[in-house]
Amino acid sequence: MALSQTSVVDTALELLRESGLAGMSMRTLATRIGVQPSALYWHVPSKQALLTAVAERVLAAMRPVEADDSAAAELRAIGEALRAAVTGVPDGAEIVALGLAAGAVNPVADAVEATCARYDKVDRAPGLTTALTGYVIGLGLEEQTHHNLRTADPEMAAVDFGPRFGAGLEALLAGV
Amino acid sequence: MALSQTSVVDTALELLRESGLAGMSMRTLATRIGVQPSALYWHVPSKQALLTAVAERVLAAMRPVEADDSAAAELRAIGEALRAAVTGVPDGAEIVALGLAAGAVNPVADAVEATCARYDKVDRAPGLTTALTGYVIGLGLEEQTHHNLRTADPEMAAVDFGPRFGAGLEALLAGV
DNA sequence: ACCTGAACACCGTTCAAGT
DNA sequence: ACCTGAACACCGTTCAAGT
Repeated sequence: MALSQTSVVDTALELLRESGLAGMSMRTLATRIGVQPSALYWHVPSKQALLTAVAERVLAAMRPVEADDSAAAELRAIGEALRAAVTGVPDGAEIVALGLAAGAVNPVADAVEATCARYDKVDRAPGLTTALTGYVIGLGLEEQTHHNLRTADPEMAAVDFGPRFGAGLEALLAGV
Repeated sequence: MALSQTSVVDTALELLRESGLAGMSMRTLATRIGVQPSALYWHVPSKQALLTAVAERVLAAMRPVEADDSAAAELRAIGEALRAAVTGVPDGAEIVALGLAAGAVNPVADAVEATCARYDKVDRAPGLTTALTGYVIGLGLEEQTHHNLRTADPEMAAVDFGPRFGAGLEALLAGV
């Protein structure tokens, strides 16, 4: 079986799950595949492009959110689904931020629009999409960076970001 | 004048403003100071620690927010002030995320608490701090990553994040 | 078309040795 | 106490050459 763009991304994701971004160099990736590092550049233009493709996979793993009995409940579920996808892979926040910056489609946009349409608030969709996405990526980045610092220095105190995420999400949905 | 921890951070910040994180290696930093790279390690334990110190400077540059005639107006000003500080330096979002993850004090927390106290909503302060900080860092990261991609590839379309930030902030403050 | 081999121009960090 | 010199163990990427 010949090497392909898809299989390179597969292996990259595999390596990412095992050891995060730090363990996912073009060289370790090549070694895992059993090829010279330079061979990768036949299938992928750059590491950045590779990471963008990985980001698209991570975003595609976001589970769809079904209708609920309030707009807030649906938006909360969307935020939680994005968080699950992003924190489901080491350094997911950083990678997804790169992907979105590179122009990857944000599944949150469609989900939020569907919800807003159901509750007659279509005009609020863009702002809510930006708020929700930015919040999940931002807190996810802090959390995963904290995790990386902690594995480098076990003296560091652990922090549970779960409750903080929940409280921040409630605040975002409640407004002021 | 002998080298010091403070002067190393000064020069690091200077280099950061000129060329971002990509241009701020321990080697370029040493060259700028006129010393061998290894000399830096007498004044700073690691690059990570150096970046954390830089993050503290960036956060300290956040201008204080004065009392206004509504809680929403004050919180909006706090979000805008954090954004100004973070996007005021290249790759500021990434650096500040590292700093916060490392335990840097978040000036937003005090500001939000003061506002909430003024409007009898002290219990809402933690959630609002998390939401506001996460949102500003998350969108800032996307924006600055987009900027970096664009300087690497001038074919890429420009995106104005200003209005998007405003809309997201309004959505966050308005709730649903 | 697809891959190897070898190189280019970098990294962060350590550590003996100098002053 | 503070810095140099030299090395260690890495990076991403390019490109001629092979098949």
